[in-house]
Amino acid sequence: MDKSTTKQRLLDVAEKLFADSGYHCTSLRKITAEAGVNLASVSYHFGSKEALVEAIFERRLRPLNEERLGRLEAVRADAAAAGRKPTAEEALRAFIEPTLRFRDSAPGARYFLHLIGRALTEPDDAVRSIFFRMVGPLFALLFEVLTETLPNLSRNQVFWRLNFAIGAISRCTFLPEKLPVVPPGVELEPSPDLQIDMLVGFLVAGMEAS
Amino acid sequence: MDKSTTKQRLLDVAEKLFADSGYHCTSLRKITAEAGVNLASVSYHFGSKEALVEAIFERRLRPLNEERLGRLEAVRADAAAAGRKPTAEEALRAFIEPTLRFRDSAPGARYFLHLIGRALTEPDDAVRSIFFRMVGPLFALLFEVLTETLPNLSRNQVFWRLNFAIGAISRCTFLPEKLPVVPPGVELEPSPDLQIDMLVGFLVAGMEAS
DNA sequence: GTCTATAGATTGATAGAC
DNA sequence: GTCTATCAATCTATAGAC
Repeated sequence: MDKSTTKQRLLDVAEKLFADSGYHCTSLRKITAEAGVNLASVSYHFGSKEALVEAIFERRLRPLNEERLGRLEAVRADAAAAGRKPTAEEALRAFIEPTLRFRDSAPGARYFLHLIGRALTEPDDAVRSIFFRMVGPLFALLFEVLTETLPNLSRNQVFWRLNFAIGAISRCTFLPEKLPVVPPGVELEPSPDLQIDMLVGFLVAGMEAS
Repeated sequence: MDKSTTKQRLLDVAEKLFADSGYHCTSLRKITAEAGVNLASVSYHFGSKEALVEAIFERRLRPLNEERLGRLEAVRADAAAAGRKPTAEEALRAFIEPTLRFRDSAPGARYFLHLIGRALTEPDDAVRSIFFRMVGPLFALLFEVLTETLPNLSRNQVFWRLNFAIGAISRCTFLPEKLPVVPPGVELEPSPDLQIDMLVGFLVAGMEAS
C-alpha cells in the first residue's frame, strides 16, 4: 500500500515517465493512470503540465545545484587560502562527483539524472528554459573557475572545452537502455566512483591539452 | 519562385522544423503550411510522419556515413600498409572532419546536423531507432579502430571514452541559439576548421590519457 | 481534496473529387 | 499529383458535484 500523498506520487511517476519517454510523449493521462490518481489532480496540485515538470526540476535540481556550487566555491577558497590557483581536476571533480553520485542518492534520482541529460537538447523551448535558468549560474561559475585555472587558454577555448565536457558528462547520466547498441564485454552501468574516475581522467587531459 | 518539387520542399522544410522544434512539437500542418504544399501531400509522397523523418535521415546520413566509413577504412589500410597501428588522432579526424565540415556542405545541412545532435537523446523510440540503425555500423567500426589504436585500454575504457567523445562532438552540431546562455566574448559559431582543431586537440588528449 | 464529465483545440491520416 | 473535407483519436485544462 503506497501511503505517499497524491502530490508526491505525481512527482515520482512523472519524473520516471518523462525520463523514459520525454516530455511531449508522456501525457497527463499516462502519468495519473500509473500513479493511480485522478486526472484532475495535476491541475489541482500543480496547475499545468509545465508547472509539474518545473516542480520536478525544482525538487531535485535545487539541492544538487547548491551542493555543486558549494563545492566549487570551496575549491576556489581553499586554493586562495593556500595562495595558488585551483587545478582543473579540483574544479571538474567539484562538479562531477555530486552529479554522478546523485544517481544512487535516492529512489528515482536515476530517472531525474536521465531527464537532465536530455534537458540539454529538449526541443520544447519552455522546458529547456526552465532547465537553463536553473543551471545558468552554476555553469557561469564553473566557467569562471576554469578560466582562472587555465590561464593559457582564451575565453573562447575555455568555453568550448567546457561545452565538450558537458557533452561528455551527459553521456553518463543516461539510463543504459537508452544508449546506442554496444559491443560485448562492456559495463553499461559502472559504479559512480568508477565512472567519475574515467570521466575525470578523460576530461582533465582534454582541458589541459596544449 | 521555388521550382523544386513538392517532395523536395517537404524534405527541406521538415528538416528545418524538426531541427528547430523537435519531432513531436512539429505538426504536419506546420510543415505543409511553411512549404506551401497541401497537407495530404505528406501521405502521398511518404506515407506517414515517421516515414518522412526516415527519408530525411536517409537523404543526408547515408552519404555522410559512407564518407566517414571510407575515411576510417583508409586510415586503417594506410597504417597497415606502413606496418603500424593508426593513431587516435587519425581515427578521430576520420570521423570528425566529415561531420563538422558537413555543416556548410549544402543549404539545410546545418539543420540536419542539429537534428542528429538531438537524435542521440530522442525520446521517441521509433525515431531514435531509425538513427541508431543507421549509425550503428559506423560506431562499431570506430570502436574497433580505437581498440587497436589504444592497446593499453580495456574494451570498457575505450567504449566509455568513445561515448564521452560522442557527447563532446554532439555539442558542436547544435545551432548556436540552442546552446545555454554563454559568457561574453565567445564565438558561438566557429568555422568548421577551428572547431575541428579544438575538438581533436581536446579528444586526442582525453583518449590517450593514462 | 477527489471525482465525473466534458469543453475546446489539435493531431495524423484518409476518402474521394478533380 | 493536388486538393477539400473530414474522421477518429488524442491532448490539456476546467467546471462543478460531492
